[in-house]
Amino acid sequence: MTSTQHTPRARRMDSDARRAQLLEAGLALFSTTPYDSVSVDDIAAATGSSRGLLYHYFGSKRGFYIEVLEASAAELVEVLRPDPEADAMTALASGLGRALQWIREHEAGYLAVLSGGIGTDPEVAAVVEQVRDAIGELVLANIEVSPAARTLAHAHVRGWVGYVEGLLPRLLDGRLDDADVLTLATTTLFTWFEAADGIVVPATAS
Amino acid sequence: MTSTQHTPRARRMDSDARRAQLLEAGLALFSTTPYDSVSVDDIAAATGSSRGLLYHYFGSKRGFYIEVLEASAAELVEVLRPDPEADAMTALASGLGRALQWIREHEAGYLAVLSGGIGTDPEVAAVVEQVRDAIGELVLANIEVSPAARTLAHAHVRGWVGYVEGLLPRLLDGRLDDADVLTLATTTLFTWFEAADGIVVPATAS
DNA sequence: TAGCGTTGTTGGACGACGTTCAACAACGAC
DNA sequence: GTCGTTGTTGAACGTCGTCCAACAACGCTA
Repeated sequence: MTSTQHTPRARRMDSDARRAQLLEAGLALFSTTPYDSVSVDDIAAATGSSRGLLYHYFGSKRGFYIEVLEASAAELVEVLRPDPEADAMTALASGLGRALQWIREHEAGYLAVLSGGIGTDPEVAAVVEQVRDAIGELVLANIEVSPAARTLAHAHVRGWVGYVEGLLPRLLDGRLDDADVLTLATTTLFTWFEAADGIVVPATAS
Repeated sequence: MTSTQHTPRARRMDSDARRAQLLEAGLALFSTTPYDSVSVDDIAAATGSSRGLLYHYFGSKRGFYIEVLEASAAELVEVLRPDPEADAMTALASGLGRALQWIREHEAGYLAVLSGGIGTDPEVAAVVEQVRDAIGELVLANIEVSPAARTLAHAHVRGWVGYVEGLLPRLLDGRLDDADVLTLATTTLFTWFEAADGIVVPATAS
C-alpha cells in the first residue's frame, strides 16, 4: 500500500467537494484493504492531497472511517426504500431484489465496510446496528401489526435482516441465486407473521 | 492502556500453559478494548512476560487475535452442542437456552470478539463465517430434510443463525427476554420447514 | 557437581504509523 | 495592491508492531 498519483492533484478545492472526494477514496480503499493496512498517507495519496487534510476534515482516521461507513450505509438504505404504491409482498420483493443487485455491484465495499467494520469498536458497532435496525423498520413499515405484537414484530424484522445477511455469502459465491434468497427471505419473513396471532398482513397480492 | 503487573510474574512456564495464559489474557483485553487500542505490550504486561514472547508463540498480533477468536468460538460451539437423546425441538430449545446463558455471562467477550472481529480482514471474516456455518450445521443435524431441499435447508439454518444474532442486542439490553428469543427463534426456524415441501420435522414433542 | 544442549524468554533497535501544529498559499473583497 | 479568510502542507513527535541476537532456566549425562 504505497500507491501514489490517482486523481491528478487538484489543489484548493471547495470543502464539500474535498470531503466527498476523500470519502469516495476511503470507500474504495477500505473495500479492498483491511482497516489497519490502509494508512492515512494512502488516502491522502489517492486524492492527491496530504495527510493533514484528513485531520482537518474528519479529526481522526477512525472518525473518517465512520463517515465512510455511514455514507455507504445511507446508499444501501436508499436503494432498499420500498415503492410506496406496492403491497407489502411485492414491495419487499422488489426492494430486496434491488438490494441484492446493489450488493453484487458493490460486493467488496459492502462486505468490507458494512458487514464488519473495525470490529470491537463500540462506535462502529453502533453505526452498523443502527443501519440494520433502520432496514428492519423500513420492511416493517409496510406491514400492519397489532399493537400487542409490536415488540416481537420489531425484533422479528431485525432478526430477519440478520437472516438475509447470513444468506449473502452463499449468494455471492454462487451456492444460492437471487430467486433462492428471495424465496427464503419472504417465506421466513411472512410465515412468522402468519404463525403469530393478532397480526395482519395486508394485501398479499401475487 | 499501560497497566503492568497482573499475574505475579512466573517466568519459564510450560509452553502449552504459556500459550493458554496468553490467549486468556488476550480474550480479556479484546473483550473490553478495541483491537488497535490493545498493544502487544499490554498483552505481555497482563501475563507478566514480554513482547517477544507473543511473537514466539503466535507470529504476529493478528495471528494471535485469530487464535483468541477461535478459542472463544470453540467454547460457544461446545455449549451449543445439543443433547443427542432429545428430539429436535427440545434439543434446540435447551441448546439455545444454554447459549443465551453463556452469551450473557460472556457478554463483552462475545460481542467484542465473535460479532465483529478486526473487520474487513478476510481471514478474520472467514473464521467468523465458519463458526456461524458450524452452528447452523449443528442445528440442522437434528432435523431430517429431503435430499431435494438440502441446499435451501443449509441456507435456511445459516440464515437462522444470523436471525438469532440479530436478536442478541435486544436480549442484552432487556428489550427481549430469553422466552421471547426462544419463541421467535424456534418459530422462525421450524415454520420454514413446515412451509417448504417435502421436508419432515421428526418428533415435534414439546 | 560441572558441563552441555535445549528451550523458554528478553529488551533494544528499526521502520511505519496516527496525530499535531505552526506556517503557507490561493482566493474574494475592498 | 492589500488584507482577512480558508483550504492546505509537511516536518516533528510519540507509539506501535515486528525482528533478532543474546540470555537464563532446566534436564541430562558423566
